[in-house]
Amino acid sequence: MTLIEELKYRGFLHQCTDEESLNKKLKSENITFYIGFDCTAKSLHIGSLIQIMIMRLFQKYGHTPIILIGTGTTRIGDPSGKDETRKILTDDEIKNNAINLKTVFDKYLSFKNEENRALVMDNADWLDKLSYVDFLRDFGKHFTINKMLTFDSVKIRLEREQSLSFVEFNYMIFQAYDFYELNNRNSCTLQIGGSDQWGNIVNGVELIRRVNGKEVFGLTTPLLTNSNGDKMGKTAEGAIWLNEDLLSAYDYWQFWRNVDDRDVIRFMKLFTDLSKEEIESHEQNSSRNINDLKIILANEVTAMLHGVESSRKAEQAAKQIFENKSLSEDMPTLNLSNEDVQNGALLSDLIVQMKYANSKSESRKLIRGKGVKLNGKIVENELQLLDYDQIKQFENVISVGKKKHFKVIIG
RNA sequence: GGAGGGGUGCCCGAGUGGUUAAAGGGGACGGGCUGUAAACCCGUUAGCUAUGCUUACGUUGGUUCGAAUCCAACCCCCUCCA
Repeated sequence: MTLIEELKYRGFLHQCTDEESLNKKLKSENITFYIGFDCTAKSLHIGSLIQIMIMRLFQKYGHTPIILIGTGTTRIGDPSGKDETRKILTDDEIKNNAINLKTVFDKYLSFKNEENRALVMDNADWLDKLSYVDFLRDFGKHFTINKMLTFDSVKIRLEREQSLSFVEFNYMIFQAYDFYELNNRNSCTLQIGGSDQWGNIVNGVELIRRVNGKEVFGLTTPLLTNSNGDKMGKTAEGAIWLNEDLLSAYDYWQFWRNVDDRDVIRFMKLFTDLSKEEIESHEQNSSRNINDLKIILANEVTAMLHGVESSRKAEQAAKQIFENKSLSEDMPTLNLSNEDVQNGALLSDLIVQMKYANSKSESRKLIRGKGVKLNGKIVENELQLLDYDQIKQFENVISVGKKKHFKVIIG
């Protein structure tokens, strides 16, 4: 299989500026390509996983990935796919986010010594230095307002009569300029992004053609949605984060274990290293073994991010909890100090501490709605107290709903 | 700069002086059914030291026994005109 064929098979390909030429190029030489990541959150979530996986695939075929951290562009805010002005983050927030973001990539990409090791760059390195007048003279002339108004990201905002500030309007110019810089610095000839980035990417391709007279390529991946058509990555507890301090391996595993039936094969293609043959054989058994396939999916995806050991533990924990209906060593744990519980602890408080409810009112409402169990028994009293001895002597398991369980220990 | 329209809970959206913590829908969560799925049915959906209290309809003041609703100023958004 060629890279392009594999991309197609796995469902990574949405649009490409010139598929045929790119295909030829990819077959004959190793290229350098980039994907930009803005630092709008303290971690990447699975909304970005598709981008990470496509980088991984390109690298596997010998091409060199550049991870472009957008601390420069984040200061502006991308209007694409947004229907309102993004709130402006402080420079400190952006810096911190950038640091957190970077930690995830070495789980997926190789940074070792080989020829095509992944590079990390930051567009603040050139954007911060730009002089406004020079920039307008040299690059502004290549962008016409007429054209910019036709891009979806702009059009949608205008059609909906939502304001689009000049700052955001400039975002696409900077993104185009990023590509230009990377083309000069690293001979980067391909930019990849989500489908909402199409307009921005095309702009970069055109800028390089005009200024450098070179042909470069753009490629987009589909927007990741589940079978209900919802954007993926968000749940009530928040996004499905990739950083472990924000989402445990167990919860990450659970997310994949719980995907919609219709998504299992599609996600296997996108998010695992399983070969075409393996996936096809699973596909044939899917009607009978759909739950087993979900477990395979969860194992593969979790192992890649958190390691085989964590993934295995998550699977074991799930088995204990859901199949044997018993405790597991590896279920999430709430550690309390002696002082915390001298006078006992309210169940509703513990649920909040575990972040399985956002407020005490919420956890009390959950109890009222018979959604909370203590050691397998429905809790009737919303003011239920765990007294000191009980916490000290047993491992108490609190269940919120059917899927969220944790144990309470002093430690 | 002028004229008009608007800003309601996570989102959309009703509400023009009192039983309005605010209709309805969406989403989310909990329960039921199941397979830790989908669909469907039921419930919940501001906070708290909780049968009560506090905060809440752009912001700040005012009128009133009582305001999301009336008045004033301010901020923001949209449309048309200049």
